[in-house]
Amino acid sequence: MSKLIDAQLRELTGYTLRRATTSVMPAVNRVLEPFGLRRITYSSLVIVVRNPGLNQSQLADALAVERPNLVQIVDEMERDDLLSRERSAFDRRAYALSATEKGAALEGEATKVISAFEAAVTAGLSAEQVKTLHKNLEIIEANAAKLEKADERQVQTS
Amino acid sequence: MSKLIDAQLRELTGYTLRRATTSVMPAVNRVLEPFGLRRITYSSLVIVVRNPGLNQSQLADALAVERPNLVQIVDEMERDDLLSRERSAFDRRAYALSATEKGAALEGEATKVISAFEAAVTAGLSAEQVKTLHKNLEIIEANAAKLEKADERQVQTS
DNA sequence: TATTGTTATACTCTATAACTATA
DNA sequence: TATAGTTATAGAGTATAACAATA
Repeated sequence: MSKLIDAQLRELTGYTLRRATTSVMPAVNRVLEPFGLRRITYSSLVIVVRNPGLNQSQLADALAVERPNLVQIVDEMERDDLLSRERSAFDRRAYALSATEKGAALEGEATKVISAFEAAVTAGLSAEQVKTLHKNLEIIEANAAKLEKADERQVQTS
Repeated sequence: MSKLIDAQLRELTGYTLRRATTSVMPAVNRVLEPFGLRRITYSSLVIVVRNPGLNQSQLADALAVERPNLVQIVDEMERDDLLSRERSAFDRRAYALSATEKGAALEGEATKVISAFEAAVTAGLSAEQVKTLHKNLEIIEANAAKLEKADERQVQTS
C-alpha cells in the first residue's frame, strides 16, 4: 500500500536519492559505532591515512564540510588519539594532519567491516552495476553543484 | 586534486550516495523556495493531492517521517491554506487530510518546475539510465532497511 | 588583502518519551 | 491494550559571520 502512495515521487531522482540515503546512513552509523567512529570521522581517517600532512582546509574541502564544522571533528579525533595536529613547517597558520598508529590501525579494522557492509547493502547488484551507479551518482552530484553555482551567480548579480 | 583525495571513499556506496544527496538537496530547496515550499512540504502535497482522505500516520509512513515531526509540517501547510484537516467520520482520533484548491494549484505549478529541474540534474543520462538508477537506489534502500531491522532484533534479544 | 584555524551561533532534520482522546 | 495525534526535547548535521595569527 504505502509503496504505491509515493509512486509519483519515486520518479524523482531527488526523492529516491533522499530515501536511499536516509535508509543507508543509520546503518553505516551502526557499523562504525563499535569502533567509536561516526561517518565523518571514519571518512576523515581514511583520507588522512592516505594523505598524511594535509591541512584542515584541504580535508574540509575534500569532504565537502565547512571549515568551522571540521574543527570539532578533528578535536574529537585528536582527543581519541587517532590523529595529530602539527604546525606546518611551510605555513605556520596551518596544521599538518597525520594519523597516529592507533588511528591507522583502527582505520584498517573499520574498513574491513565497511567493505562487508558495502557488499550487504549492494546485494542483488553486480560489481559493474555498482560501478555504474557510483558513476551516475557522481554525474548527478556535479550537475547539481553546477546548478547551485549558477544560482549563486544569479543572486549576486541581481 | 581534491577529486583524487577521496578516491578510496568514492568506492563506497554510502559515501557516494551521501555526496550526491548533499549536492542535490540545496538545489531542490532553491527550486521550491519561490513557491513557499520545502522538500518535505512539496512531497506531502504531492501525496495528499493524489491520496485525498489519508491520515497523518499514513502520510508519515509513506514519507518515512516520524509522526511527531509530521505535526509541524501539516501545521505549516494548513496555516498556508494548502491542505485541511478534517476529523475522520470512521475514526474520530484521526484527521482526513485533503488539499485545498490553492494547494492543488500550487502542487501543479511546483511539479512543472521540479520536472525541469529533474531534467537538468540528470543531464547526461538517458531516460533508461535514470530509470535503472532509481531501481538500484530502491534496492539499496531496501537492503539497508533489512539490515537495520535485523540489527534491531539483535539488540532486543541480547 | 587573503587565508588558516577558531568561536559562537542558528537553523534544519531526525529521533524518542510521554501525554490525551479515542478505539 | 493499542492507535492517532500531539508536546517537549535532544542530538546530529549544516551554514554563516567574525576574530587572531600568519601569509
